Amino acid sequence: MRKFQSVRGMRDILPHEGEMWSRIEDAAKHCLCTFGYHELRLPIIESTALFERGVGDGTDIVEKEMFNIDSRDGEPLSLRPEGTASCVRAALQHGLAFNRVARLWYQGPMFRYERPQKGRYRQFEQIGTEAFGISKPALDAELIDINHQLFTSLALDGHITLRINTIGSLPERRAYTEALQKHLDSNRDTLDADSLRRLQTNPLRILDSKHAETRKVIARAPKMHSFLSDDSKHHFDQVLECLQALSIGFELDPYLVRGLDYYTHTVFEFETEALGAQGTVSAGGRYDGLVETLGGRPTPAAGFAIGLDRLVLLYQAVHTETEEVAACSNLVYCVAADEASLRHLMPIANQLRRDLAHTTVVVDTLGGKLATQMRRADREGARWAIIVGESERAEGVLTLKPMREVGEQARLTYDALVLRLLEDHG
RNA sequence: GUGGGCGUAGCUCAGCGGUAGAGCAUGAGGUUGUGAUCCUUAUGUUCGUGGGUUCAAAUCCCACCGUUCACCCCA
Repeated sequence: MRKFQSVRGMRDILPHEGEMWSRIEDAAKHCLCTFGYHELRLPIIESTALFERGVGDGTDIVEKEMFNIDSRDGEPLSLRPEGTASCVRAALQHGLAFNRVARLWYQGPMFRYERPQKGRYRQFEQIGTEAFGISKPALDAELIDINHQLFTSLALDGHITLRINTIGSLPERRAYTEALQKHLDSNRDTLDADSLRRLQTNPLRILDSKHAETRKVIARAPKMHSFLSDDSKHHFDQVLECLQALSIGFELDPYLVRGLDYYTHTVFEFETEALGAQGTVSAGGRYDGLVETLGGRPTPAAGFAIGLDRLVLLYQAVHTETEEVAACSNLVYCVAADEASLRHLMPIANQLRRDLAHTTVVVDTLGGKLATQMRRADREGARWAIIVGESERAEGVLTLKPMREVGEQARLTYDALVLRLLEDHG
């Protein structure tokens, strides 16, 4: 008999982690909502051409990391490797950003065929945000601010640093790329193999190479700054001024570039040391040319994506052994001494669930000796046990026993029991 | 795609040439309707898969698969 297991790079989120995911997702949704962003739900499958055009067909993501699928009718389809292209497509298709501002967010799984490692899975979850129709630098700052607020609300701000850079407008970036390519090419004998390869495919990416020899060549390379127009410089300066006004610390990194083709002007990355090699928790920037590239009218746009898997990983790393059993603190475990009492108890449990909003009511459906059921109540982390047997039924009461604190058990009417529990945990 | 580490009970691991162990977890007991401790006892391992060497392999060799970390890539 074959034993099945999850496909390489795909993983299960188990119950104890699931609760943490929910908490973090809720925090993120709340944060986005308070900034006036609206939720969008996007399909996981899109036309392959959308990503070739949007992300760029020279990028590693499109070139060798896409999950392509057979569509039966011949159109090449892909599991989305990122969300921005889809979001722009949807905005165009439904006129969401036509002559107006749109602030949007979405969440969901993305797929990239990479070698899995810590913080990098073939299916991973992102929360992405895209804002259309605002060319002002204040928007760039707002996007960063959203991240900052979220990380602060999760008490992670001390563990994440913001790196920021500008890569100028599309023509400026092209001019710079050319100059950089020239410089690197004349030093090609000192470059490492990977950088040599990227010299053709994506020269900008060489800027953040970790290779020591390559770094020396880069140090002598022309700087992006000298290729920027006054407008571009001004835009970036204003972004930074906004950040200062918001008291958001940042680190200027002239070598910060993004791997996707569509970025222009401001690019930023929130990074942590706590996750090893995959330390980027959130990243984004401006992409003023993308809407046009995908067939829309010229529309300024900017956004970012948070890697939820990494955010959860970081949260676990930082908030170790904290609120352990907190989730179960309002658990009431119902125990019946015999079958008839069990049938008597089940509708009462339902009534409790209606009357006590913040309480979890579990009925022991396994039965058995009372001692056994009480042991299960304890192991489930119950705060209270409710016990019903023949005598309780006869008297029309329920026995309520505290499991976590000292105190006597009491035989109470339903109403008295509800009052007692309300007073304890609402 | 490249390199290193690791794969033995549900979990954490020991064993490293003579046909499998511990701790935790789980089940049942320790009399009559009450948990955590304690005691007794039970369940559970085709030692990742497939080859090879050997009288004999969880133990040595090879391949594959998985996993993990790093390169790379990026959220």
